[in-house]
Amino acid sequence: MLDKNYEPQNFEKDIYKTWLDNNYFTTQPDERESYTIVMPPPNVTGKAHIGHALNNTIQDILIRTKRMQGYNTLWVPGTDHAAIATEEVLVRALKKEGLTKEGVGREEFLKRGWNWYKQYGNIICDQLKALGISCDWSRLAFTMDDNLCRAVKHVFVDYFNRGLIYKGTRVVNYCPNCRTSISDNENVYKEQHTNLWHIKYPFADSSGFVTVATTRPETIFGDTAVAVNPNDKRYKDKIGKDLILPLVGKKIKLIGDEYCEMGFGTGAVKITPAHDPNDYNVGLRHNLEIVACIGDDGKLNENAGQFAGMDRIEARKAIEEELKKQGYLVKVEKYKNQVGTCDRCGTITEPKISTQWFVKMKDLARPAIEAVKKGELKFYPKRFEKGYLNWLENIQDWCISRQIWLGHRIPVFYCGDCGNMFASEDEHASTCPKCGSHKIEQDKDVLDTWFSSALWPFSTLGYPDKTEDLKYYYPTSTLVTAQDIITFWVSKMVFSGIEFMGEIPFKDVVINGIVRDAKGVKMSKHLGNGIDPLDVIAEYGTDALRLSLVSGMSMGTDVKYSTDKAKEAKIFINKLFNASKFVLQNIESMKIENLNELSLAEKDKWILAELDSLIKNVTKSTEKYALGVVIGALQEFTIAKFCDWYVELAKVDLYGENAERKHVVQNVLYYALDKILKLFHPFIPFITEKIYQELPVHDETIMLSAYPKAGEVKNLKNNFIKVIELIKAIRNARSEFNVPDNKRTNLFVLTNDKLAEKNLKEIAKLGFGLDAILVKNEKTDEKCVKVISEIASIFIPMGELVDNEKELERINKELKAVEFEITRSEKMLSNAGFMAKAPEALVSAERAKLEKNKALYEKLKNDLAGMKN
RNA sequence: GGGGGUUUAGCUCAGCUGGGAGAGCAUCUGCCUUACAAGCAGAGGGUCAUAGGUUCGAGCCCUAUAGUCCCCACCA
Repeated sequence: MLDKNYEPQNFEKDIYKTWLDNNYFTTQPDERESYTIVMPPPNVTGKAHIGHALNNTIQDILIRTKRMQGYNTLWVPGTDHAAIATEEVLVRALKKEGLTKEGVGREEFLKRGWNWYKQYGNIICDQLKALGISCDWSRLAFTMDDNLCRAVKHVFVDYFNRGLIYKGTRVVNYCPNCRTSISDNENVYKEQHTNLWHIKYPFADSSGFVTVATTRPETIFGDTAVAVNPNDKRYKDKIGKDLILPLVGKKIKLIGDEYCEMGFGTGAVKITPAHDPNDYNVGLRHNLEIVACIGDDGKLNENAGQFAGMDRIEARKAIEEELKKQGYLVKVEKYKNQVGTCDRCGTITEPKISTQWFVKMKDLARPAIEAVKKGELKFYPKRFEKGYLNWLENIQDWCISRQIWLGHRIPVFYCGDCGNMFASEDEHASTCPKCGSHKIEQDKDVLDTWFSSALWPFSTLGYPDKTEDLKYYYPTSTLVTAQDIITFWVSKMVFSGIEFMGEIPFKDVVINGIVRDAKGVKMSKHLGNGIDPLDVIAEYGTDALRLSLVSGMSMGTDVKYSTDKAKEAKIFINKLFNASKFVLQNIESMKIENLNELSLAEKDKWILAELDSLIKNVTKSTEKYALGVVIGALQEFTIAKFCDWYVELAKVDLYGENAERKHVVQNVLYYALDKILKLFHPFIPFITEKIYQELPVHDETIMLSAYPKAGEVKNLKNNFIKVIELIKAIRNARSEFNVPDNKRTNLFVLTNDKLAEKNLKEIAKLGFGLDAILVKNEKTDEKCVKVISEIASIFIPMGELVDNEKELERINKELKAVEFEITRSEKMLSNAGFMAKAPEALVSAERAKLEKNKALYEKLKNDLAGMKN
């Protein structure tokens, strides 16, 4: 028996445990067609936020649907080692103990790293489990697992030996706080209010000066030239002359380079090759000296003379003072610009010259571009293809080295004797393949975490071994992720998959929106506007959380979320719960039969036909990942069709004397409820399982039951909608005369239509009547309100409530409306363009409408004539 | 600077190959009718941002404009 009230907290956890205990989520290759998803791995030490809830709910809906549809479904869960974030946490922990990472050494540090992962790892998995997701936990993967490490090394060595990985000097973004280089993606630009310092650079021959403007006066100590545009008349003939670098006193050249825009600023720009990527390129062109003046700690170095040791930003004020004192400062103006900051800690990053490892991207990107252009790889919605393509078409080489300790260490070794550099999958490589020396040292850097996540769709299935799993499950089917990592991650998986598996890693990429707060602001720890999914679950239940996240959702569009939505979702689930309770109470001890063998009434056919079209709609929309549409259709059917109409109509027979009718209606109720539960299961798995277990006949679990198919019950053509229209007309009339719902009278029905005759009890019950009585003639012995519909005229005796004037007005209003409809139809049908070009179905539907309205018009007209007499 | 989203009822949003403007919440009216008052029945409320265009027909397609949000690149 179901409880009296819907209280999800009472059963959700138990049901999940049952599913786990029965291994319903685990799978092995077999003869069925596969449907596979790999989960975007959350950070192992992270906390599940509402975005994870949305992302995983969508994946679970897809997996559960496909599982019920008979596919062999695999959903691989996993976590990411998030090296930089974790390293930061560890370093902070060490600091508390008065230690440093250099102090304890690399080996000890890594040991602490693993302990950390062991202790705090997979907390997030437990949180995800609360979402009810049906991934195969027995395959839980971690980007630092032995096998994934092997995959990383294998891929690296392969790239290396083919010359696709190289060591190069570049200006990269460096975070002085995290003490590592970061990728362009991790370098986020933020607006800052700062100053523009105008500084005089005098010519060495005392023939005047050039004024440059800069936002970073602290880099003056690294200046090795000043550039002007070669076409700039003001400076044209001065190019090549020497300038005196203020505060330093050394000579630097005035050079001409197109990089300097003529109309911008003062028309002259100082060149600091060591601390600016553009300046570095200018430096290469002009063979300039490279002088670094900012150290890895973000402090000015010995080249900054008296300012050495000061923080680069804090030094600005002092430098300004000194420039002023020495007469070099022209002016300081307020200035607004964008400055790069570290995505992780917010520190202003410094462009820094350094030696890093890179992957050559041009050739790898090409097939990843082709895959989308040929339509093998599809984005949902399609518009996200553009960003993906644009990024790959303008691809830069990928900087994969990071100056931290945690993570996949670069498998490159250096020979201390012959200087040979080689890559090896053997992490204990001890012999130089060139000279046989044992003086081997491994590269100090580790790989960008995206390097390992790029292999995720196949490394989690056993790569580099050629496993059965890989053969069966790869390529996977659908990837569900957020748009902000399309370039970081999706593109990298695509080219990696093509490169190492020979096939794209997934066919469909579904982009889910970002969850924002009620005001549309992105949720963040910093702002404290985040909603903890676990809190929502505690208050409203997992099903309500899931339903609220995807209802009304349109793929790729951000969702504004507040707990009001969970409240609404819970109210709906409560409705479903109550309707189910009603059905269950009324089908006890019934005999279940095939509906095709029963004699179905019009109303039975009507609800079954509606159910059929619902199934078609839901199946089609799920294929297109339009989950918000699916929810809408399911809820509309459940409330507006099943509960509001069929359940009420069914009561006529459930409480009536006709045993055969009762039997049929019971079977229809059971059949419809069974289908509703199954269609809803992927979205709200717990309550549907709970109710399903109460059905008189059911499988072991709804999870593994067959997904509904349209067309099971034949011959569902019916006209019951006309009865519904009649009942609605009765309700309208009552309402217009302000008849309270509890005031009931008999309804007198004048009709020659079998449909109306057969549904008298239904008309009475739903039309707030005591009874519906057939009459042969117009009812004239009592004051009545007359309701005219296509299949019948209804007389509602209302005595003193009837107001002739008002009644006349009402019928006239109706007449006008019908008249309008007739004119409209006639206009359309006499439009030559419409008749020639509109589809046939539309034209004939319009004709039918016209006929129907004409008949109705006549009836109303007669009625009006009668009343006036 | 380049690209994209979005603009529909008071609020949050659907409206997926162009064929009579929808839902939920909120508001108003009536009702505790034996599944549900977390409910039921009824109602009001929209120049579908603006201006053009294509079409027999436009919320939907095209062009411009405006508001708003985001992404990419980054200029001293």
